[in-house]
Amino acid sequence: MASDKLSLIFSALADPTRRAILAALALGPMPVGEIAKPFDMSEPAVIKHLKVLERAGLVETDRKGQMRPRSLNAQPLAEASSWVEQYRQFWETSFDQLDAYLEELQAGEQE
Amino acid sequence: MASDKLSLIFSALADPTRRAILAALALGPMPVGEIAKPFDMSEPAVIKHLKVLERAGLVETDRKGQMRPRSLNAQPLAEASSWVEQYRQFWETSFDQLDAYLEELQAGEQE
DNA sequence: TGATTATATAACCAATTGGTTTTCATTTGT
DNA sequence: ACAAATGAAAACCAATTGGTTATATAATCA
Repeated sequence: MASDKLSLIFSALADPTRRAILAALALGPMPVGEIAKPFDMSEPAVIKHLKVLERAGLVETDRKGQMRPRSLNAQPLAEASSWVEQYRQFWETSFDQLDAYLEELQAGEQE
Repeated sequence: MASDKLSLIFSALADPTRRAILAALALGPMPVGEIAKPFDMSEPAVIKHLKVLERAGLVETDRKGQMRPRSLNAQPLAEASSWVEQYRQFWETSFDQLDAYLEELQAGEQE
């Protein structure tokens, strides 16, 4: 996998388990045990997902006694958002289809 | 990799080569040879990237004689955008930190 | 101190990814 | 018909992913 920031973020989001973890953490910080509960997989598997999210900067770890509660840091999503938003015009006005049509017209004229 | 739609989209975006391909196609449809030119990798490698983008619905293939020009379809990005936008409040107002604080207050009251 | 709880690490494994080179298929031009 | 050009497919490979179980570490409790 590419290790630039944006790739790490998109890659972290490319898994339903990880997106569900983010949704849970949106309600507030939570210890690992509680994060893992809803998932049909071992805790180590969930910890691996958390590490992916941490590497993308989306999750942070705290230390409360013997627990290491995780919390959401949505900041990196701003970057993802601004990348995606570059393309908004292309889907909003079906500009892509219009563009393809215009290209065809133009190609026709050139021949 | 997970094969739900959103995962396919985010996963397709999680690579700089693929994002560059989308940027190129935003300027208009383009045959494979031209798409591949700027990249320091073989054409089959680029075709593989194109297949990933197609599977996510972001790229479509046409047929113009012996060429198969690809074009951008940004529609799936609308879905990615709306997922990310769910979290906008969390990064815009540092709401996550405020929320964590409120959670703690509330937890204190309940005990 | 010793047991329990919460989390992390290690070692392992099958499947996927992202690249390669080689070969094949299709369309065009002579 | 044949050569050239464009694109796709196949076979291969190393590294990564996403899971497992077993073991280790750290903090709390009795």
